[in-house]
Amino acid sequence: MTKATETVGDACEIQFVDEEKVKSVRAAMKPAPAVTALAETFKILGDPTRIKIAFALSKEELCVCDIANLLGVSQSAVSHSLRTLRQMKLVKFRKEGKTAYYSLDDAHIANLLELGFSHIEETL
Amino acid sequence: MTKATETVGDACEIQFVDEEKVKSVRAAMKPAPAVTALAETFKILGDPTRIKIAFALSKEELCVCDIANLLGVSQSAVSHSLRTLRQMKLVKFRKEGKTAYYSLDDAHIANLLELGFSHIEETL
DNA sequence: TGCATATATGAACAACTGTTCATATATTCA
DNA sequence: TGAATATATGAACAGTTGTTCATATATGCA
Repeated sequence: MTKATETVGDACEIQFVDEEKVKSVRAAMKPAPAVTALAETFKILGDPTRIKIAFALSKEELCVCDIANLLGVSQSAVSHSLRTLRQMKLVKFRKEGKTAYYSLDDAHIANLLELGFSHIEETL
Repeated sequence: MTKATETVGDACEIQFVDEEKVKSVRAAMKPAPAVTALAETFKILGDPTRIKIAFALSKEELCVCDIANLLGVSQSAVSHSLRTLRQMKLVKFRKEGKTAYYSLDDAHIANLLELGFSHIEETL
């Protein structure tokens, strides 16, 4: 067994090809909670309905039924989606009588969508 | 039935609260294929393992086993993840003998990760 | 108070996801 | 050629997800 051989847990035995490179990248890695949180944010945005909702809200504050009309999906589906977005603090809402007006909770989200779409538009 | 009442498909009957606003947002919406593609990209990034891989590759070109070591996951899991990333054209690879060296296929991805982490770091 | 409207939510279900295990392919070297 | 190494992949499984349906809550109005 050479110096460059190690085991990771007891999952399997893996050789290092370039241990120095691995060390330097390891030092640059983000802490686990940040990775987890970012993965959750991306997961939330990884759904066409929620992308449409978030993108629409980046243009205008909208109530639940106008969102449902805009997207052509049921009120229930929109409400469930909004709850998911709310739980991840991507959207916020204010209540006016019976009506709930939703808007983006974070300017970063609009930027993420913008950057994402510009990536897609080049790829497509 | 007033002018502001319509049905969407035959799913349910929904009132418009502000039809003009809905119309203007509808005009600004992205085409369905772009939304679908972006949702798929975000979905791919909505997994901690793949985020770690993509982030690591934004720092250095790495082979499969060094990625496995870096993340402490099995070679098989890394290989499956890389295939997913490859299919969405997020990473590319070159082969050198037995070794496959992976790197990001698109500079946008590094930007998306950077922007995403900066969002998370403010939230946290 | 009673009815209509706007939204929220719980249960249930099919569809999908990420990992593991076993195995296949492909390359290098002796 | 045969053994060792690096990676890829198929099957299978538990866990998760998004929608629908039915119903609950809450507000406004007559």
